[in-house]
Amino acid sequence: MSTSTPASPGGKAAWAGAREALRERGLRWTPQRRLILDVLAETSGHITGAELVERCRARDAATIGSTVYRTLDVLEELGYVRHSHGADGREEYHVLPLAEHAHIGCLGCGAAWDLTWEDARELVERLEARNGFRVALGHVMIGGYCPGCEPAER
Amino acid sequence: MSTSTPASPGGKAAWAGAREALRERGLRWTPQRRLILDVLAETSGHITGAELVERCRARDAATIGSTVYRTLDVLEELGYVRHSHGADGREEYHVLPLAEHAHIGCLGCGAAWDLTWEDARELVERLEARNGFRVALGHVMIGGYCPGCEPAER
DNA sequence: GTCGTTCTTGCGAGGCTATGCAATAACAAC
DNA sequence: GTTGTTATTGCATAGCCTCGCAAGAACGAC
Repeated sequence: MSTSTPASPGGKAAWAGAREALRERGLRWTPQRRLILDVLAETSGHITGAELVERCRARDAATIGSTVYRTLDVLEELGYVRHSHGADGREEYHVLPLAEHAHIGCLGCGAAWDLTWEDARELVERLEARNGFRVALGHVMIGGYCPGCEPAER
Repeated sequence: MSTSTPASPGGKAAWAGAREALRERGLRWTPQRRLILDVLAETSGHITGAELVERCRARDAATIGSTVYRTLDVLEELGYVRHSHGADGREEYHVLPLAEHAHIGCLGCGAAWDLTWEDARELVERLEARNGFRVALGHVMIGGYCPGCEPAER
C-alpha cells in the first residue's frame, strides 16, 4: 500500500508513536483519531481544517467535523501539527512541523512558501530587543505579490 | 505598545468626500452606506467586521450583516479602509489607513499593535531582492508573545 | 414628476470553526 | 469478564463571513 516515498526522515514512522504519546498523557486512542492520524500520515506540508475533514469523510462518511477540529487541537498540543492562518484567514495546519517557519503568500495567485528563522532574524531580534516580544514564527504571515502578480487596481 | 491608534488628523472630514467618490464610480449613496460611514467616521484604528455590524445595529436594529460586509468591500476598493486578518484569523479592517503597517498580535492576551515599514525594512528588502516578492505590509501579521504572556504549555 | 437602468439591499442558505452537553467508549483495576 | 472513571464523541447550536437571487431603491434623462 505505501509507495516508495521515504521523503522525510520521519515519514509514516513519525506517527507510529502517536498512540503512546496519547496514552502517556492519559488521552485515548479512538477509531476517529486513528483515521485522522492515518490521513495526516499521508499528507505532507499544509492542510486546512476543511480539507482534512473532507479527506476523512472520503474514508468514513460518518466523520464529524467537530471531532476533527478537536483532534487537531490535541495533536497540536502533542506537537504533531502546528496551525496558523493563511492569507485568506483560513485555518491551516502544518503536518510534521520539522522547522517552525513563517508563511509568505501571494495575494494575487495564492502561491505560498516559507520563511525561516534565519530570514526573519533581523526583525525578530528587533522586536525582542525593543518590546520584549517573542515572535512565534509559525504565526507569522506575510502577504504580498509575487513577480507575476499585480496588486489589485485601486 | 498601544492597543489602538490615536485619532487621526483627518477625522470626520476625511469621510466627507465619500459620497462623491461613490458617485464618480457610478455607485450609489444609500442610507445603509451612510450609517456605516458614520460609524466608521467615529472609529479610529482597527475594527473587526463583526464589531462594525454590532455598532451599526446599535443605531439601526435593521442592519443586515451581509450589507455591512459588502459595503466594506466597496470602501476598500475606494481606499477608505484596508483589511487584513488578526492573529485569530478574523477579519480586521483599518480605518483611514494613513500609513500602511503590519500587525503584531500577542497570542496570549490578544493585545495588538503596529509595525511600520521602517521596522520591517530589512526583511522586506530581502524578500524583494531575493524573490522579487513585493510585501504588502497591511497583509503582514506577526504572532508571538508579549512580555507578560507565556506560550501555551506543551 | 415619471421612467428606465442598474446598483443595492434583504434574505436565505451555506461553509468553516468553536463550544456545551449528555451519552458513549477507552482504559485501568480487579 | 466486569466495573468504575473520565476522556471523547456525536449532535445541536452559534458566530463569522460569503454568495446567489429576486425585489427594491438611487440616479440620470426626459
